[in-house]
Amino acid sequence: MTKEEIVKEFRVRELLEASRRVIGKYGFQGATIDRVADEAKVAKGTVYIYFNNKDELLYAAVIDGIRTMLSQLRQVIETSLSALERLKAFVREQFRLLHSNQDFVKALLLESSLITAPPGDPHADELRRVFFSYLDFIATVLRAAVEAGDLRAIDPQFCAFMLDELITGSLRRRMFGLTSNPIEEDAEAVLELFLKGVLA
Amino acid sequence: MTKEEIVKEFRVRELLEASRRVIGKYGFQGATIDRVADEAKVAKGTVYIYFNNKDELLYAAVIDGIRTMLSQLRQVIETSLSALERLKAFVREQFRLLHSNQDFVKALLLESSLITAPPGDPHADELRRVFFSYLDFIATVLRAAVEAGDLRAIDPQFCAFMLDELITGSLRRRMFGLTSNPIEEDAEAVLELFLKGVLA
Amino acid sequence: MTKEEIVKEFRVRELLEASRRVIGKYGFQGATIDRVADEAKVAKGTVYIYFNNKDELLYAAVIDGIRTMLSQLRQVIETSLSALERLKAFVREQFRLLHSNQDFVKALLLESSLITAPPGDPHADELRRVFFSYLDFIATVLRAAVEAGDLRAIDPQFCAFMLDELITGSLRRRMFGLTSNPIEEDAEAVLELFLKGVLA
Amino acid sequence: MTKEEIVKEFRVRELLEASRRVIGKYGFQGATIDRVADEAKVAKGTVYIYFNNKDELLYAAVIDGIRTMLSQLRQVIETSLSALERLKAFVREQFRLLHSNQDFVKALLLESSLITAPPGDPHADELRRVFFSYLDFIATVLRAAVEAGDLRAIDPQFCAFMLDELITGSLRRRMFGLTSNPIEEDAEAVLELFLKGVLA
DNA sequence: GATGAATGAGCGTTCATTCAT
DNA sequence: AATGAATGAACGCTCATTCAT
Repeated sequence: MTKEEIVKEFRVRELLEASRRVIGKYGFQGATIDRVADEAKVAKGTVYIYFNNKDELLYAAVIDGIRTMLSQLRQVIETSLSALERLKAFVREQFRLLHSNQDFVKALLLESSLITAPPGDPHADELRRVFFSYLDFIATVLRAAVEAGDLRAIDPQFCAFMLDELITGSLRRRMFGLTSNPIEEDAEAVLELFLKGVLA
Repeated sequence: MTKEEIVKEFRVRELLEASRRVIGKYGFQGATIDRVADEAKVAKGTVYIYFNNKDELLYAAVIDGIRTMLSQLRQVIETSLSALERLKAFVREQFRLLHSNQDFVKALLLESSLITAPPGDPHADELRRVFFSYLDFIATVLRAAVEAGDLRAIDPQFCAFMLDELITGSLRRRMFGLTSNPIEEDAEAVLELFLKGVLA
Repeated sequence: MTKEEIVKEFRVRELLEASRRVIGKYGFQGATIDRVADEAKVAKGTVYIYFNNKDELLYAAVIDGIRTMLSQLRQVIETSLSALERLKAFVREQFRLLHSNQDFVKALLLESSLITAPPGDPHADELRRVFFSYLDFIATVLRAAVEAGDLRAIDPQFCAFMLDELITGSLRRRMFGLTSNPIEEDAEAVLELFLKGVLA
Repeated sequence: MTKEEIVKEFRVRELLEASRRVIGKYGFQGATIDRVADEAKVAKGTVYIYFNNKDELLYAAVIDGIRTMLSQLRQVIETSLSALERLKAFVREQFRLLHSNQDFVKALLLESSLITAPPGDPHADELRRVFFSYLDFIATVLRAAVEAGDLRAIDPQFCAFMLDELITGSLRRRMFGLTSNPIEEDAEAVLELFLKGVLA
């Protein structure tokens, strides 16, 4: 890797991180090029050397952010536990991760619009791909647990999505001020609901 | 009601509906006064005869949209069924309602940010109130079912929120193109997951 | 005079008075057709039945206001006093008049721009004519005093203008908060300065 | 001073001068950002690089314009003449100065409203401060002349204001087309009136 | 490559004026 | 004649994007 490439990579990472901090502070709406450049301690024009336009920058920042969280997730989970235990570990870890990336995730949860740009838009497509790989990750764990006989014969894809919704949903609930429990309790509550349902 | 009042109400409704169509097409961010005026086939200035500013218009459009759906919900559900049956009816009906309001609901689902505007903002507060009354509606049904012995001793508030997340979540899933089942099947799948969980 | 003419005259006067009240409350800038119509308890469109446009209305209001004050002035002054006494009476009366028409006059003093619209503009021309007739009024008194030997051989036109400036100037001074004396004292101070100058 | 600072100062001056030209042409009311930008041959957005908003720009233009005239005044006057001679020199110089800044001063004379914005507004407060420092300047000369025994025991503050009114007043008179004398004659006429009054 | 001044399209909002009723 | 809803030009301001240095 040439010296220029190293500088370039450094700048890109810097800009992506700055973008996420800005998104965390001001939301997607408030994420202006000016603020990102400021946060990255770079001139406004510099941003356009590394990214073609604002959209590209913000999508990249989001995708990169999710990718990073995802790889952290994998590291924690890919142990030699049973599938059911891995599922529980996933939920608990995901709660912690999302909680620790608070501001940025908060913005993500509030403006999922990013995810639904018209299919065909290359940025949105990549974002979807990342999200789907995350879902696959959950689905795989679920499938293993089904095969191990721990879970009923459910649709792993569907349940993976629903599990994610329960997790992010309980974070949204927290944001609305509807609870102030320690997150660990939320994690357990989500797990219990997901595993046992509500029937008597 | 005088003739002027009728015209006024007509225009207001027209503008609210136009707003919802625009929100459906372009999202909240893309909802400009120009577009709403165009959609309502009215001059830009006319909007300001009926609404003090953009915020008021858009919030009114959203709140009115939600209120309408909510009252339709209540009409369908408030029968003499058992609590558990009412719960099932609610889920099925909610799926149908949300599905039929497609574009607008789609935008709503994607930008929960509306709901998290700084508490104190009167519009956001009213929006929250409407949303909470919807949650209460679900929680009440759940509580009744618990008291009837049909459900375990769960936290009705928490489970109401989670049930809503499962419903809206499975619509989001549909938006991602992750399924093309008839919605009725989604409704049943959500119900089953919510009621029985995934454990074997 | 037909009945319609009476109504018309009534409406016109009403609108002129309302305009002056609005100008007094909000200044020229803040004098909108909406506010005038409100103040006159008339619909906005009605204003355009009696006046071709905003400019015409406001000019008419100002001119009429000045004319009224002027005729009040004349009534008080046109007595059988000596020229010098009439001059003093004029200054004292003018102070009282302007002070009692406070808000409207205040606005006039602050935005004399009205008076300097491009010569040729018929409204501005009429306004100037009224103003000049006021100056003539003063100049005539001055000329009489000169002829009576009470004043030096001054230029009556010039001194009339200057006397008016001293009077309105000391009201401006009051508006800046530079004095809070009773106006009567200001009147005497202006008179003394105008009559005797400042030389030892 | 770096090169950028020079350019910046240049632009700022350019914009202030353009503002004054626009004010001169169209009055304060007619001074729009568009016109100033046009006059300065700059895009609308550029104005906002150097000034936070319209108010700031226009106030700065006015205050700067007055300050410049004031410092020119001081330079000319602060000689070793007697107080009375300084007073005369001031009047003559002020006439010349105001006359040479024609259009802008014209606008100023016509819209004293600027000076009466609600106390508390920082811009208006500064403008008032500049104006008051101008009045103080005159008052000081007057006081010295009183102490030197050249003038009667007058109120210097009051007479300073009145003298200013006589000067600006005679320029207003000129604007009305009431005279076409050389300004020098006006200066002498004002001086004579102010010093000796009109009494025989 | 890096800068940041400059641009100008676009936004929300106001308000004089028109016109169908 | 009287109304007031409707219009649309114009304004102040923001911000993504460009480009000369």
